[in-house]
Amino acid sequence: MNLELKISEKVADSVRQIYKHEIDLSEIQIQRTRKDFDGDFTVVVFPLLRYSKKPPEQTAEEIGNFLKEFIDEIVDFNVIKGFLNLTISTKFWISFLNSIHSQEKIYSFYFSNTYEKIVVEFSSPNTNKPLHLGHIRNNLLGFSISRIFEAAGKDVAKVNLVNDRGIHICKSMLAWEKWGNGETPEQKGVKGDHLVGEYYVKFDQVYKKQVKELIGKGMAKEEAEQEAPLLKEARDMLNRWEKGDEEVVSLWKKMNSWVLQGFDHTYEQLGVSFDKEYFESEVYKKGKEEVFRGMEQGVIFRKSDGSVWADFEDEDLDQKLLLRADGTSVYITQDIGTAIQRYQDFTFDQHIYVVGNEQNYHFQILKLLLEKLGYHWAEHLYHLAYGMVELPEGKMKSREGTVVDADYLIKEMIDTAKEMSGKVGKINEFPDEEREKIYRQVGLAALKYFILKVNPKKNMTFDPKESIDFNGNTGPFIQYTYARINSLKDKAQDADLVVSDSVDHSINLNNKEIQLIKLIHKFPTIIEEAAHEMDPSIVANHVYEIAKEYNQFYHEYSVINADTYQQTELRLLLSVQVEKMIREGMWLLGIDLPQRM
RNA sequence: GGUCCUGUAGCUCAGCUGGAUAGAGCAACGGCCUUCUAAGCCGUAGGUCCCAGGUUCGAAUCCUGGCGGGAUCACCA
Repeated sequence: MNLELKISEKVADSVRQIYKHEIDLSEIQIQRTRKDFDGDFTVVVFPLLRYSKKPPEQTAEEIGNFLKEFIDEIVDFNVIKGFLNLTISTKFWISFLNSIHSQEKIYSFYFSNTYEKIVVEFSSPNTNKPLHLGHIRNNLLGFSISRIFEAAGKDVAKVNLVNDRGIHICKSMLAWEKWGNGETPEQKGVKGDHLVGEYYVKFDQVYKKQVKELIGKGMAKEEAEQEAPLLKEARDMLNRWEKGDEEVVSLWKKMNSWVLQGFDHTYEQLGVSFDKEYFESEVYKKGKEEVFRGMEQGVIFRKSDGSVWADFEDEDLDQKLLLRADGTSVYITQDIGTAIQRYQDFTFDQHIYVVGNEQNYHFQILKLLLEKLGYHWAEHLYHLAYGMVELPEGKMKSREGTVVDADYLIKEMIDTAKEMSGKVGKINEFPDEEREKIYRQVGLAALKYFILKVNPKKNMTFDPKESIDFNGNTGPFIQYTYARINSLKDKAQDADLVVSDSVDHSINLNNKEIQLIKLIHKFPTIIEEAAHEMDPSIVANHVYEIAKEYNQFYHEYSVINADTYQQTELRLLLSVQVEKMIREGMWLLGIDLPQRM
């Protein structure tokens, strides 16, 4: 079924038969022939010279003859230095097209369900401020990688862990209580997350002022930061919260619900969703219990001031705080609890955390800590660390307000799509409802593709003013290609042409056609690789490649009025398969496609 | 300072487990709308793949050492 594998095996056979040597498949290199040479696949024979003990050209020639004799699909070969270029029969390519045509999905041809359970945690917002550009990268990545796993036959659960408790939450609560005069999102006409975010900023402003005053009175900076009255109040609030103080809890409930409502709206805009939501407020106690259990086991210890620590000096790492001296829990404490809860809920084979790379150390520790506590499955935790999104001026700082707000950015993208579309002028006559939908789809495609086409582990810079394009290697370009094929299908229908179930094998293919078929043929391998590397950019770049190739093809050859009827049939079938690949690829990226644009 | 990530065209990025002459888009310049959607297509120009060693038939890719950028090492999350 997989032609490359078949060739590899036959190369191994040839070495065995001609040179009398056993050889491992991993020693054989098959790659796609470069565009400027004749052929479809290339066997690199240099590594085989030690078996043949002959010059590269002669070795390639001998293996080439062997392959041509024993593999029906190979019709010809040529040798350039140590490169054996194989030409595959058009019959093979056309039957490949015919066979995927009957498949609902191209990749289902390739993968079978492994029933491997994978939990993907992403988003993980804090309920003290709205989502920003960094979260967008997180959400898009998490959502896309979940779909890629799904396509590769895994059983995926998408989960969100809402950081709804902790000192940072108390900060915005306290500020609202002090200076909010009871205002609500409805009253003010703003989204709940934005309202709460304003008070988080307010807290920080007043806090900084207080610290400054204390320093002015001669206090050291570190001490001032700890002694500022506002922070003390926030700490007190956290303590009361953990003790279940009714007043604090009801304020917390009220403000949390505002924020969560705001988040739901943003998620809907982004088109991401979850199978299950976890709230830290519901699992942090479990983490605390684990810490106490670890103390009994002697893997965790308490210092004289009452704070609780784990020691990783044997692993060349530091000691890590697990509970503060006042008994309240910190970030990692809650993560212990959630991990255990997750395993109870899903018995996963693998658990992926989509979290920024600034937390590498945290996840390293978390894994070690769970192992110390005796959880064998800790080795299946994987931190998918992505790079920061930076602005031209540098890093985004939420407390300083230098962030690109998610809702604002989304709106901006849709508006720009509208403006661009107006200039192009093709859809001005469409019904309002459809137009608005297209603006949304195009604007979001531009944003999503822009972010997903970059390798996740790399930092990326984002210039809000000019970063996102609608031309070239972009989401809208791929959408455009898709819309073109769609209208082509309509035109074909008008001309009473139907997509044939089985195109004649004897027809000749031109280079562009073969290129396109090869790109489709490679698609499942691309998904496999993307799943393995956990990298949607591999999919994005491949989909772009086929869209680009198709546009060139489209420009050069007519589909409906091809020279012969068989050519028309073939090109129509090919177009429909390209369309299918674009649809599947964009689905993997979480990008919608308009029928026309 | 320790650990991790990263360095490819003016800018944003590809480049598969080492393979043939280094690839796109944007920006610049020049063409192409009476022909299936010009959000397109064609062309020109643009490179010390950070530097130096090493491994070998072959290195942007692997190893070592530098240099530059980022992250992290908190009783923040």
